[in-house]
Amino acid sequence: MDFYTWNQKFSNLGSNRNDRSLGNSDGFSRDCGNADGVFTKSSQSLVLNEQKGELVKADGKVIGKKIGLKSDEKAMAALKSHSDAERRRRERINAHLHTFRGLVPCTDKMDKATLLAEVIRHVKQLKTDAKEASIGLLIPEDVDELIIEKVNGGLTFRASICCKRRPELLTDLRRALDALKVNIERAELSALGDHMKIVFYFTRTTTATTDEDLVSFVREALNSVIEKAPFSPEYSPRTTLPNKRRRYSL
DNA sequence: ATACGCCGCTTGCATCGCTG
DNA sequence: CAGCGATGCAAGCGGCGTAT
Repeated sequence: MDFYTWNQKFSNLGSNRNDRSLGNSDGFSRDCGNADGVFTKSSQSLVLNEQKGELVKADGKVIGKKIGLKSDEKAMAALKSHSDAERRRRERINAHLHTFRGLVPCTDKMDKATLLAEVIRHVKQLKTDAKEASIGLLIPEDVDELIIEKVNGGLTFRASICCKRRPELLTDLRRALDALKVNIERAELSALGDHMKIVFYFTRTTTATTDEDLVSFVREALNSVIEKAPFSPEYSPRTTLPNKRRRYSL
């Protein structure tokens, strides 16, 4: 196939692009192509070796898999498909960026990088505001937390746990506390998103240990519950992250 | 006029997920 | 398990607008 044929096909394929890309709407840069079947983009030259039926770089390196002469149209269809897919991907990204502009004030004229920085700043501010507003309320935080303190003039202890929710968490807590022989007087529980906050008040059932020892025992027991590997596969952390992100289709 | 930054486009490569 | 199409990501390029 000569350059003209190749170029004509790309001219047809490129008809749906916006005005800004008209400069190279043939699918190649202006300096590309010659009658010998050499297609160049200023960064590299592609050569169709008709004897071998391979698309190779000008320096002889084979590009990808062997391309059969009869599958030229197939290869171009793949390129077109890929090009369209990339366009749709850019449109998705831009649509979400547009949504960001609607969510964060004064971002109409911002470039994309600045917009993203502004969104980050805005989200951080919202989190700070939410945290301040939730003081005194039982709202789970994003981070794991375990606080044990004396209240009620030292007669009662207050334990506050915040961690990722999992089905067996409450059962594990119950078992851990039963083993410690403490008397639970009151418990409060809340969940937000995938986090859970549990606050309970307990008193000692024996005077055999000091307050410090009791707090230490309770802390150790609760820590073991929080750090326990989840049983359910649904809640299992991934030990190895894939190099590539998982695909999500809407 | 020139430099520079932003943006969209194309394309190579890696990876995923399906199929025979 | 190999082959293949679809997809994600990044690099490189050229066009355009703006500052100097």
